[in-house]
Amino acid sequence: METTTERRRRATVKDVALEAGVSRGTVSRVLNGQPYVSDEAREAIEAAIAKVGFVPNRAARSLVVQSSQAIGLIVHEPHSLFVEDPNIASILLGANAALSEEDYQLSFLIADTSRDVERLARYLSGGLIDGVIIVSARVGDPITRAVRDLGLPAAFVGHPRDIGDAPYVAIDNRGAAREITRRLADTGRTRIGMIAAALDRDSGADRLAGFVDALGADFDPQRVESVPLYSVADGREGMRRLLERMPDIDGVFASSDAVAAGALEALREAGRRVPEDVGIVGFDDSSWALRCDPPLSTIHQPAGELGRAAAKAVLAQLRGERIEAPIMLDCPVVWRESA
Amino acid sequence: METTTERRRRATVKDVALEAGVSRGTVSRVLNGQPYVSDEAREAIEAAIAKVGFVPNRAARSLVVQSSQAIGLIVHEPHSLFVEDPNIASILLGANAALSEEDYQLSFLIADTSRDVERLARYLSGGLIDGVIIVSARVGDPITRAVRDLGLPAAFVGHPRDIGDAPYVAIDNRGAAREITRRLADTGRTRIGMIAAALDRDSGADRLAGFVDALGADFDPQRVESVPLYSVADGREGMRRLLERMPDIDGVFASSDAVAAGALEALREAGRRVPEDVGIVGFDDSSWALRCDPPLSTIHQPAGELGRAAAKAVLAQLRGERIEAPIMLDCPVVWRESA
DNA sequence: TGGACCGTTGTGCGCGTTCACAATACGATG
DNA sequence: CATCGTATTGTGAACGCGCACAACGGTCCA
Repeated sequence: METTTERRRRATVKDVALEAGVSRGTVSRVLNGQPYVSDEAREAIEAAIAKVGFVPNRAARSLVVQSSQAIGLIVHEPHSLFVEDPNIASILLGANAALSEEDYQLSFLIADTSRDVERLARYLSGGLIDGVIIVSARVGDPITRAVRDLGLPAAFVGHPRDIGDAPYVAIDNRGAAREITRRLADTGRTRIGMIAAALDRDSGADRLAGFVDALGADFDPQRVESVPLYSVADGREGMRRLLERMPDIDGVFASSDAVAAGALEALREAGRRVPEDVGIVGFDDSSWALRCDPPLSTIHQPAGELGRAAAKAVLAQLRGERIEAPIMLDCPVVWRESA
Repeated sequence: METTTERRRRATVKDVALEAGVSRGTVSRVLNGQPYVSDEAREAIEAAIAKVGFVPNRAARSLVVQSSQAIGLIVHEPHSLFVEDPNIASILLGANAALSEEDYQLSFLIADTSRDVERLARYLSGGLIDGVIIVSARVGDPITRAVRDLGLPAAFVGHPRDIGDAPYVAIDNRGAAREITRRLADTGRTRIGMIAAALDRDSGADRLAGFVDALGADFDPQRVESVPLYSVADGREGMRRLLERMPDIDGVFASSDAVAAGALEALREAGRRVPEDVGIVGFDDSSWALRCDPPLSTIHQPAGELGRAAAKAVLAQLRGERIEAPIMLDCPVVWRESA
């Protein structure tokens, strides 16, 4: 008795065929919903399947049809951020919903360490994944390269500059940033600064560009404090530095809600009232926005829809369709109390 | 030109063998690090692999070895909660780290709708997954049943009562709840209530049991307000009801940090100061704890370690080891400012 | 009665691996 | 020189499935 698992041999098509008194071919036909099967045979086979508890072996099926009915969602993100960012979970759920409708399985692949990246590349080339959705890739991301080399159908959430003509779904970060900054100005703020996070991402860079657009001639690099991540800690740090340089600041555009949450803490430390002394706006409309005190004015990012659209783009490619245009989604301003 | 993808034919073992001037068997041997292959042959094969860009086809490999080097992490959770709960992300990352060390791929499977559950069961029985980690299962969960029927190696995070002798990793929810409630009493609070969420989970039920333990003879069902989910919204609602019933309340044990965050909002609405008028403690030490104002006193739940330990338990089973005892992890009290 | 046609069914092959076994070469030992 | 063992290699089979093709029985029309 060495093995604890007595896992009985799995039933195969052959077993079903034997049980139903037909051939493997016929069983295969009912399995795949093909025509040319008599009602009699179909019923016998269905009964046999139930009786022997047959479940098709996906590996075998994959081997012959060269596909697996599973698509991967790749997030290449450091630990901390991943845990803090509620957008990712929403994207995940949106993608899952869309795939589920077409009976595809979502497999969530996370790349944390560089070792992960390597293993992931191997995994992807193993043929167990038909396509991928890539979230939050940076320019020069090794995963982007691996996916391209493999010729794997892919869709990006966001738009790193180096993905060539690969389909992507995104929002107009620049336009939205411009709009929300303008409204900050329109409500009377005159000394407006920005905490610009993640400039190595397209989203981060575009939000900064929108800020610059909005200020026009008034723009001055001194107004911008750059930090590496969309995180609370970086937001706090960025705000502290900004306060030092612009003690008379009366408006802040934080490039994400998490950053804004951190900035809010720094402002409180410094004894500034929000929104009376300083108005602040965020970006994402994530759960942070409502969690802050006061609730953040922000840009609504349709995270679930982004995931959903990306999934559909991958599915479309699998059907052989070609996707030319990027898919742009709306992201309205949500006006609350922080500015 | 019907197909857009010109995806060149993948190189196979045969191609490598041809290129290196050896047989498939020898190639397979170097691939799997087996002995009895000459240095000469090994070098030629390695060169050939690099040259033709060979990557083993996992489906084919799975078919013959009956395993896939992938293990699933299943979360059966409604939308909203999933997004709000930072513990899940930490568990995920912990599990990923442990699996990564043994070169296993983590596949995150989410079951949202009942249709998902059904598809998931099919997927699991498809043989593309060698084992599963199950998070936040309820008693009577159909996924638990499916996994047991399949005889799939599994490890649970938490301890639903109906998993038989399946291995699980958990913390002592009851003991921790008892301890933190006692300290609430020890700091002078006398009219202590509890917002008990998720009583259909072992964790929820155990936390309530710990509360009852701590109060001893003082316990009275009137002190407990039960809500369905570990969510902010339910916390708010529960606190409102509790305030109505115990207007003189001066201490609250919320059964999770998210619940505490909601309770905090309700207390603020009602004009109670924390911790002066009412002391409140949570459970989890999730990112909510520090995000609240004031920061929450709570129980530190080692989420990453839970994931890591569960992964190791699955791996051990795959090696044929038997896991008898449940794996219990420490969860110290973290004393902050909310009580 | 012969052939064409249609719905239905069975059979062999191949997908890309691994594994067990047989086969070879070579040196050491009797 | 025959024999044995050891290191290395090649060769079929098998994993479970889908697909192409051939084959069958029947109906219909000429």
